[in-house]
Amino acid sequence: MSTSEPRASYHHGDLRNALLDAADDLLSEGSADGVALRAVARRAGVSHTAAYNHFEDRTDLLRAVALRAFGRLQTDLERVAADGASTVGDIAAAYLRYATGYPRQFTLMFDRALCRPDGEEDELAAAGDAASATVRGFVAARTGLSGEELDVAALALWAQVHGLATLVVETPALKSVAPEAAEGIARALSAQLVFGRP
Amino acid sequence: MSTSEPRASYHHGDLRNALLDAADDLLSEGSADGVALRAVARRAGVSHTAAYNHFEDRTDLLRAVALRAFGRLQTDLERVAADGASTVGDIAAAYLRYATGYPRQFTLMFDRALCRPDGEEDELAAAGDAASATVRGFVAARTGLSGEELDVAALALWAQVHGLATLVVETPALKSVAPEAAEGIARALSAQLVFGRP
DNA sequence: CTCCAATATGACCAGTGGTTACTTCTCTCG
DNA sequence: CGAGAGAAGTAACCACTGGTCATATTGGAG
Repeated sequence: MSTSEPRASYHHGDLRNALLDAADDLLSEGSADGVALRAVARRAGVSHTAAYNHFEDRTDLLRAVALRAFGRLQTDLERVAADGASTVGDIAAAYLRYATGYPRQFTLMFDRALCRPDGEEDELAAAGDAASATVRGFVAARTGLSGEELDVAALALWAQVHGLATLVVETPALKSVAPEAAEGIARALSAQLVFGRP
Repeated sequence: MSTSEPRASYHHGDLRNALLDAADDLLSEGSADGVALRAVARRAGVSHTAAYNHFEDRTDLLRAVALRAFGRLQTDLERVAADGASTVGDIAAAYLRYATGYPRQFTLMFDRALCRPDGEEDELAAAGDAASATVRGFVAARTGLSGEELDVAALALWAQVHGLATLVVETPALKSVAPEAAEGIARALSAQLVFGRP
């Protein structure tokens, strides 16, 4: 995925994507704060100032990486939702699979520091809303709930699955569970949810 | 909480705690990566190298801050657990209250980067286990479950509450909910849990 | 009272995010 | 076709960070 041949011409051609790829690779390889803007540029075979032609900021770069990652999660979730036979356990498992498959990207996606300040329109927030809406639609289709009952049920599911994912990804106690096991746990946990008011 | 009088003597007396206080303050004031070791030392009125007499590392310092924060959460949870009349909703609300009250400390507590590498004994992991055990004991006492059923039920609750907390603290979509509202949501969500196999 | 170990210091290093002034190229338009 | 404007690159510089080293200060044990 990373292109490292020394390019022939002065101009790169598609530096923006090359930088995103490089950042993604570095993220997969090492720690999140190892993704230095300069290291990314170096890996793309370019001086670090070149990056500023495509991103405002290091934060802006990371935000773009997170956005891409959100897109991948979104398509995963939508694939599950599109299958009419899929269950709540299935979507929970898909979420977990993504988180354990791309742990650093997952944490990056929910890094508060990447949000745009103040009330500016935030692509990351929009991506989060889209994912949330997918889960919500899924719950609506399977349970027939609507209105506030649906809100509570969908948030209950999302929170549980997201919580399990972050615990598995971040916490030593749960970090050792194998990815497949994590999916199984996700199914078991979501089975503990009852949708609709008790 | 932060002591800033220029000290009279060469030796500080209780620099370790002063550094922890300073770091905690900086954490409360600004972004997490603004907690530079040098900035902490500066605030404590000491040269940055002095900090290395009390902490191995910047990571070690942050780990100690996180450990302290874990201790506070633990006492909060235990207070709730000690009250025999408290419900699952109560402990969920307490967890949420802590997370919204000390958001940056909360994220720091679950920062993977702070874990000791490899299989070294990790105080942070132990603190996490202690919190988890408290929740587990709480669920056992209220539901009478045990064994694997208890494991699943306790993890279901913890994951849900933890997930809601991280979403509220990190996600733009939910960041705007007022802390009190968040506690209410926590109660509503935990009411969607049924303990024991369906 | 003396000496030692703990504690604090300043000088230094490599690496980072970011800005500025400058160069190189591509591509549009007369 | 062949300027020349503007996009896309570069190198030099800044303030800052984490970290190490040799050195200075000091409280307290003997």
